[in-house]
Amino acid sequence: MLAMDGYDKYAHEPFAVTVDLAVFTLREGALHVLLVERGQEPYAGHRALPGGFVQPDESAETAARRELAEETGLSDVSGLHLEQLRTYSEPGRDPRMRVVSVAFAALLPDAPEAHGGSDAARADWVPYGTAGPLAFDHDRILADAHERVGAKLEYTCLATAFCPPEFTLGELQQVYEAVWGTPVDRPNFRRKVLATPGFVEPVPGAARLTGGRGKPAALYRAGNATTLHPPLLRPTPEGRPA
Amino acid sequence: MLAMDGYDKYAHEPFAVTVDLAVFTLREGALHVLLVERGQEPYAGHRALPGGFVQPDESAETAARRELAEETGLSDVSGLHLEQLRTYSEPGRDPRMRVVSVAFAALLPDAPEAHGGSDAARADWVPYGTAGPLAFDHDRILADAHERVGAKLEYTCLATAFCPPEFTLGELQQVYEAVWGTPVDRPNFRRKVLATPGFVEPVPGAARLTGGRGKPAALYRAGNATTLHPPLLRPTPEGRPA
DNA sequence: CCCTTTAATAGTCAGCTCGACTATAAAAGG
DNA sequence: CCTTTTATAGTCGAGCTGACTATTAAAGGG
Repeated sequence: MLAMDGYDKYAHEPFAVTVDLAVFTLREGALHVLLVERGQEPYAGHRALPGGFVQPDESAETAARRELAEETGLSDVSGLHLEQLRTYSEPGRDPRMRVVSVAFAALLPDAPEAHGGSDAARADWVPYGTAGPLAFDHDRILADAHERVGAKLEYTCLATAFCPPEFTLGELQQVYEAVWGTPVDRPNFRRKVLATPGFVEPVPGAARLTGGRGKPAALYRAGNATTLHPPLLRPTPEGRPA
Repeated sequence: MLAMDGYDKYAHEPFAVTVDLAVFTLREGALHVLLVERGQEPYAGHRALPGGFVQPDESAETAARRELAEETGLSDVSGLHLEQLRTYSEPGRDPRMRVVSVAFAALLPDAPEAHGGSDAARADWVPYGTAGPLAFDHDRILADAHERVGAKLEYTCLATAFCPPEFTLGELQQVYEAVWGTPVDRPNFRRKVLATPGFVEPVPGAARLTGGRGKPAALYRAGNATTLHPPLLRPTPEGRPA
């Protein structure tokens, strides 16, 4: 607290503060991440997480949401789930200068082809796990984000953030399977979801949706519950969970 | 990513980056927090979380551990649990300048009277909840830290970080009760702890500790497990968990 | 020296949840 | 019409949990 009491005493180079975004969505049942391609050194030609500098009048959260709108091309990102992950501040993480980056995870229901509009942001949806090594420490950030999202599916109702306003239980189950990378037993899944008050609520108009062959599925909307008690644990292949 | 590709193009004031620490310990069964008293404006006379600037060659984690050592007066803080909470970056959070603060939570087993050694750091252990309004946004940070620690007790073996190397199950239970603020059923608690492989392991020398009246309790050490599956949920007074 | 108090440890029992299934219903396609 | 496909319904036993009761081993006071 010495330094805190005497601001004029400290002598150090300033920090640049950025936000980095791990934006996830589901496309055809597979988890995808939004990545940009770097045109300049360092890491020219590598992919990277979208992000940018925090402006003087912004909080990191505000900057993250602004970047999210810019990179996805979506006009309204106000309802999207955006969550601070953690801050990466290793001295050598950017070879050019001292950059402290606040990382966020975001979830999108549908996947519009990115790099929308006129700005030069070139972002693409890439299936999770298929992008080569990313620039800077972005592999680590992305892995942390994936782990966080997977964990939050267990004890929150976050999964509906991946779904359109109306969805079937099968689609909701696909969210879990895509993020966790493991199959989920269908009858047990619907029992758990339907037994949790406020997780989903049926669309009353006896609505149903069809796109494939089988029996049409009932439609549901996201409820107002946020947490899951008890949690919906992902299957562990055996032994101690990580 | 525009700005990321052209560092020389950005023009903005630099940010100061600090760490703030919410350091918890148990004293006589009650949860305490380490707080410093501010001598200068703003918030002169208010208490605040210990913290300080991140130096140019440090990561936030390194800075946090350095501050932890300085403020507690402990010579060895390498084994202590230190965990990044989140980053607070609202533009107006410090009236003097633009400060982005990375918050950490730390857990101490015993509670040496702080402000040790010769340095001017004056830190005191204050029972949690009894300190008036804190400086800056530190009330919010402290509340977030408390919530995080309480949540992690549910699904990790973190509670042993509050205990000395050897402890009784009663002491371990006190950790849960102090952090959660609710009583815990003793037989059920020990059944759960003992049934979780790797949570605690008995000290083989039939050791026992006594300080009070009743039957002496067996001593245990922390095991090597880190997570709790299934979790040890804190009692909910009824209804939806927050 | 006994008896009360205090705290640790052991054990019981019903209810709930979960994983692993099997069975039925309702559509599409040939 | 029959097969395939997918949604939905139901069954059964194991395991965990919450709410208890009982026993054991010490300290302290009369």
